[in-house]
Amino acid sequence: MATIRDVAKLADVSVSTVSLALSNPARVSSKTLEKIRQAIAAVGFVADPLAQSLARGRSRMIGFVVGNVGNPFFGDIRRELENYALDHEHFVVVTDSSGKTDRERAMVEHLIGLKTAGLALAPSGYDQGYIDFVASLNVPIVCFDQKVAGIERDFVGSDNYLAGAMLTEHLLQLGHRRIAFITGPSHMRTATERYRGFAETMANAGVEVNPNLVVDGQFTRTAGYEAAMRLLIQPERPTAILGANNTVALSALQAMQELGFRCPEDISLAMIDNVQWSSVITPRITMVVQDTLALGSIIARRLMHRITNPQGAVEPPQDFVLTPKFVPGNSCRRI
Amino acid sequence: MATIRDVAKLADVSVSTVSLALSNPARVSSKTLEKIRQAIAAVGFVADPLAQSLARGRSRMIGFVVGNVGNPFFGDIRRELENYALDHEHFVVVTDSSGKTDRERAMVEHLIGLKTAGLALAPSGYDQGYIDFVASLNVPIVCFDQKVAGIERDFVGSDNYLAGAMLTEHLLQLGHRRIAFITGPSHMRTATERYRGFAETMANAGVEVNPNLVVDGQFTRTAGYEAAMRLLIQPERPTAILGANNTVALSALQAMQELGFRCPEDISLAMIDNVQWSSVITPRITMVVQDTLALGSIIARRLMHRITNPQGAVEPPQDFVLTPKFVPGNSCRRI
DNA sequence: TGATTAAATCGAACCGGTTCGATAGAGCCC
DNA sequence: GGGCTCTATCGAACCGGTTCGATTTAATCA
Repeated sequence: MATIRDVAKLADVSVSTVSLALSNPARVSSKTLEKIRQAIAAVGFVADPLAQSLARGRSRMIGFVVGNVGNPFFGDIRRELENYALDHEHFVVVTDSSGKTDRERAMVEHLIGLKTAGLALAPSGYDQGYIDFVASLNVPIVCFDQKVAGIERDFVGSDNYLAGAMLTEHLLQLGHRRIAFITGPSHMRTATERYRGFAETMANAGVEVNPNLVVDGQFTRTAGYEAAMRLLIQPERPTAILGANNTVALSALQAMQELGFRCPEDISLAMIDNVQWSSVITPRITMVVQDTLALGSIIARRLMHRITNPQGAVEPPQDFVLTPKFVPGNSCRRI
Repeated sequence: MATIRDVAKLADVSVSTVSLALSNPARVSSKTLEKIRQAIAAVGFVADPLAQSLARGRSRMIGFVVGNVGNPFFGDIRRELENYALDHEHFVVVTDSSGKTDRERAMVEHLIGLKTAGLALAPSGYDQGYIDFVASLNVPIVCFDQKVAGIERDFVGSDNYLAGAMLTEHLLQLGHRRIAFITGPSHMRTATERYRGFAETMANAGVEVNPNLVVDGQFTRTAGYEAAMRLLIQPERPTAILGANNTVALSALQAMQELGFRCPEDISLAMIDNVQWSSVITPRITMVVQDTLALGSIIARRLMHRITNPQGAVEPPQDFVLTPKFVPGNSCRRI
């Protein structure tokens, strides 16, 4: 590999001039610039990113930290970020914490060690230690998906209250009253907001919520399945189930199918967030989806803005909340 | 941030001794070691991975390069690799080429620039330029999924011929004769092998393949959908469709559903490779799946072996081919 | 006890860039 | 022509580690 010193020698200038020519060509005379250009081409010089990062104290990498890269929600956002970053000569390092807070922390520390230029973080933690940790990081960070109280960073997400309310209202309009809700972890804002949207919409309609019909699905497959089973074996069975995310809703569908319930004939189902191949799932689930492309785009722009603008670091954090979209299916019937 | 010089000063030893103590404690006297240990704890020293990589010429990162990290097949492999790498103090950098060869190449070049210790690569290219490029990389590489002729590297994959043959035989045994096959790109070994398994099994059974029933789905959703549509509008419609991968098979299911065909009553369907949530897709698709966990485990071990063993680099490349597994569903009926 | 050898530690060079103060020369003004 | 400013270039220090030959110290043996 050719180094900058090889270039300098061949062009008969000093190393620092070559470096300057690369970072700020305007400050080098045109004939020197030309000599350097030719020398670079002749020896096939490419700057070593590691050496640059070490010297600069900043790399051209962006860390992307989520709980599950397989989730198409995160996948869409990742793609947007990658495209935008690549256009701005940055490289996205994708990491997956499997939803575990300690692992996420380890990954973030790794990324910080790599002197990443910035972080796009879907936080999984929520306690004070975690919040302090995120606050201590001296790097541009854009958080998304999960709004964590106490983290003073840019945030990009969707109106989860609205998402829960929309589907609840839909089910109410179809005549449902015994509506079950499968929740997520109580420490996740997305989960509590979606539930609040459900509960308040029910209350506004004057419908009382049977506490037995609110079960905890933890946003996971196993807990969601179990929660759904508990719903289905009740004598006062719900006429509709609202899953607070894609995983618990589809777990409920699986439980229904296994026990022999038909959807929507026996029980209606609605969910928040899409999954891959939802179009071939029978019935097509009625859902509210987030505008992942827009979210990804905002995250990317906001992050690059903070990275590239010198004064970007001191701008106060800002929240971007998008409106989710209703996607009708045929999993909810009128009763 | 504390540096190694801070530690050296506090422990009253030279920088090189601290470095030695860190990399090879046995060669440092126990009392010096203790002094250094205390000094490290006192100043909170953590070695800068960037500086280490620059000095060593090798980092502790492993590059993972696939066409679609959202695909659960790659997701499982990624998880295995990450776990194993983490246990061996390596960090996996995940990149997604979106299936584009030029982008994959850019990502690999980036990773090489990062002086990654090794690469787990699901190659998407096939021409001579690409092969030469991969050959030119002076880093341990384990290729997987796609076996590319000419690339002399470790390879880990499944017996794709068998996968195609198993499902074909199954359909034949159920009485099907007009079996359609949706292929993948002809430059992909997985695609051609799966097709060969289909074609030879048909030939062995003395059943002639109608060329109109072999259509190209490119392993993509749009092409698969289009190919399926062309199958469905034929007067001599197939009684069964075999999709060479999950994407084209599910695209076919979608096409069938949209046109009003029932599966399996009107047309049977079988596919190679699983998808997330296949258990809630109606009907449950009969499929042959790869042992992703075993594949991931082998990839991880083989790669770490080459990375950590000094003589690992010169070992001749080896192929690991696993047997895929038949998973019965109810998408194939006896006729 | 002095010579020999092994173990422990050190110093300096190096990895490949960036950065900034210093210096030399060119151009301008009075 | 002397003083001044600007521009182009350079040298040296630095980022934070690793590596290896050299040197000092301790242990072994005749």
